[in-house]
Amino acid sequence: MAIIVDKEQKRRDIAIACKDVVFSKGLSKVTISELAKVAGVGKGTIYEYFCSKEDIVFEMVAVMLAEYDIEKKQQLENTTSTKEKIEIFFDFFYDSKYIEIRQLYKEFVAISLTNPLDAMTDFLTKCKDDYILWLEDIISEGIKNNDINKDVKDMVKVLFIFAEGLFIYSSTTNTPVDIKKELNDYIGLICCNMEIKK
Amino acid sequence: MAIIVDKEQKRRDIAIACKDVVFSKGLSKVTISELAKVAGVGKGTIYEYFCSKEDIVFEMVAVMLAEYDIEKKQQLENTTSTKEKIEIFFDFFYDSKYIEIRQLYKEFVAISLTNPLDAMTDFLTKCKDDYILWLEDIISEGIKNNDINKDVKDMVKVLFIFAEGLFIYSSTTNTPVDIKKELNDYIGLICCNMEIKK
Amino acid sequence: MAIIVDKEQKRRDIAIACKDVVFSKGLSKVTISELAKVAGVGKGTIYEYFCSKEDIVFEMVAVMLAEYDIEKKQQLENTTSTKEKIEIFFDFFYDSKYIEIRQLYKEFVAISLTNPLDAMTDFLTKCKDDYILWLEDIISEGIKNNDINKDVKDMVKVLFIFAEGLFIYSSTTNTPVDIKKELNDYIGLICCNMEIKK
Amino acid sequence: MAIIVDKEQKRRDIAIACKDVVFSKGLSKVTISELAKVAGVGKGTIYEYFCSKEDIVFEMVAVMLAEYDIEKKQQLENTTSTKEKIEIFFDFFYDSKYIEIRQLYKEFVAISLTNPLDAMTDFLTKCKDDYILWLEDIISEGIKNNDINKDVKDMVKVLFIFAEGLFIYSSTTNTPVDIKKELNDYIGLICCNMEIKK
DNA sequence: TATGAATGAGATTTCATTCAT
DNA sequence: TATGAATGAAATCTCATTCAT
Repeated sequence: MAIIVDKEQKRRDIAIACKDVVFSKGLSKVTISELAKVAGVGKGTIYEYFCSKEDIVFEMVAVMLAEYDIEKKQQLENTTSTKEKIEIFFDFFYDSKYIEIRQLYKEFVAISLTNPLDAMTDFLTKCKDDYILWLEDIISEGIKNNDINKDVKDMVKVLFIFAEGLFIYSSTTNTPVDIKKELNDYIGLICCNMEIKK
Repeated sequence: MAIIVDKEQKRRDIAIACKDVVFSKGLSKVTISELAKVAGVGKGTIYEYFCSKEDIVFEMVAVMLAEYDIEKKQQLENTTSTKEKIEIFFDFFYDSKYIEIRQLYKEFVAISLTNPLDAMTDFLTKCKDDYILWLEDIISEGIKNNDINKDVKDMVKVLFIFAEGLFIYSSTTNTPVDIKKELNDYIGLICCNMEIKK
Repeated sequence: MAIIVDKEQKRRDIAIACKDVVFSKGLSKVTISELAKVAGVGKGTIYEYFCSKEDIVFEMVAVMLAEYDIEKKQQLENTTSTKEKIEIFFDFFYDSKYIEIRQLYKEFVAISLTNPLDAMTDFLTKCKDDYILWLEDIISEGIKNNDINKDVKDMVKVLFIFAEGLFIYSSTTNTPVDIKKELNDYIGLICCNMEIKK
Repeated sequence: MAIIVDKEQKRRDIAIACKDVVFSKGLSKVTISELAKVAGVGKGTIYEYFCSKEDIVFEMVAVMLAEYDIEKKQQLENTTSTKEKIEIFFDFFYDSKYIEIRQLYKEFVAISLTNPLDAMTDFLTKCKDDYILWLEDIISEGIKNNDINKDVKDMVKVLFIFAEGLFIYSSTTNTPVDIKKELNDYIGLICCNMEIKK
């Protein structure tokens, strides 16, 4: 009988295998042949599971964000302080342990800006909407716990977008940016205005 | 008799000639052959003036931002209201008259994120630093005129980065974003907090 | 209980199932996947019964020629006129009812000219030798019945080869060839020279 | 200024350079990369001048037949005997010096039978029509010189087609065929019937 | 024995970049 | 300086054939 293959899983496996080389060389310096080799599959197999090189980045980002999400959820569950939760939430943009995913995310944003697949834009939209919901939960809870003034609720999306702006800004200029500090200042400022309880 | 060619000018001319097709099709869908044709020069000539396809985008953005700067400076000179000045400053990110340059700017950001030339990053850094200085001038003057509370000074860069974040966010998701409204709300919020004088 | 499969029969069945699509699209435009589908078997199964795509054409031609042979033998048995027999013999090359087999035969000849399997060449040789024997029988009988002058015996192979030449010629040029007429003229000419009795 | 290239000539040059390897390995065993290498050009260049591997064979055959034609014309001019002329005319099909071109011609016929380009069929048609005209000239002259009975005129095409039939027959069967002898016998027979003068 | 996923060779295409003129 | 033919690397695509199950 024929081999039954979990197409979704195999797509994931290939993407995971490709991560390192894309991270270290950059997408445009990596060839499909190379990706096939590091994934231990044939070139034809790559095109069975991906429609283009960009599609591989898509899957890589999807896989890594899924992992990231699980990690974040656990961290957030083990944290009670609203401020800490917010910091955990935003460490994607500066923590050194996420260098790889940030690198891939940059490739992903570049593709999204110029040659997006519909599925990519849909995915990215959903991710960001979800993250904003997360952040709203954190803030809501903070408000419920009287850590944060209820006026802040409207600032959630703004906060998220600012974080991403910081990331892009620091990634496209020579200007040195300490994203963590900037974010903390920003949050602090807002929190101050918003009367976070000491 | 040898024709004397102003290299800088010709580089500009070619870039300007290429603008429309890059705008309408996107850089990756346009070939050098096509660019050479619309610029009315040979393919080889392109490489006399540009080191790569990306370099053409660089020049295009440089030319358009230079024009944009002149336009903005005039507009700002003809405006006294601090709030209006801020709005004029940020209309790059939403005014329909700047659709083209925003489109090109997206290409430029995509290149900057993945395969930047040093000259591009330097240029982009300088541009943004300049714009932030502009904005600081606007804010400073607003403070001097007692339109704005002096605490806001530290918020200048933050404002700029938020604006860019909004732009990237709206460019990479399906989420409809009314950038103008968002910016105005944000500015309003800050101004409110910052006690902009009515 | 294990299913007992007659390998020879299954090979034939698959080939027969593939006939139509090869006829209508041409071998090189048909994929093994497609052949497997129309034959209602898996791609791997094809290779249980055939050593290559070409081998399928081989079987198809073998099956069709076997059917053709039976048909011809019956027709020849029901005919007494030598001239008619000769016409029946050659109608392979022009009768519209044999369009399909001629189409396949072209594929077969193309393979034989460039990448023949030994078995194919052996088969083709045997077929042609047999056909020439048939024709010799027809002619011999014609001679015995005093329909044909005995000198013609040496012309048998020539006649056959001329017929095939006509077929290839008409298949590879735009020149319109009425094969039936040409053959009849030729036979007539020879018969005339050869004093076919009226 | 740009290099001016004689496209027709370059197409010819590439085809000529590819001749040997196609002859020795057979078309299907040769890759485009290999052909590019032996022609000393890039793969991209191949596709500048040819639409497919088959198209290269087309040009190769065209070039070789052009050369062959010149050679034949010279030989025929230097010959007065009608019989010799006929022999010269047909030596394409058996003379050992034409092994290569016959090999290529086989590839060409195989393509013509299954996947012809219109240009190929047109070319082949024109070639054969021309050859038949040549042969008619030879025969006509033979008739004028009273070497050949005037009735033979109608046999010209038949003669040509028989020759090609012989070639295909001998190329697709194991049956050993001495094409030269067969042709001579055939011509002799016809000449005998046609009262070639001794 | 039957299968279709996997393979990988190779055709085809694309095109940024180079370079001879 | 200007040019476009040539290049060749790599993407994309196709698919006959293999092979693990």
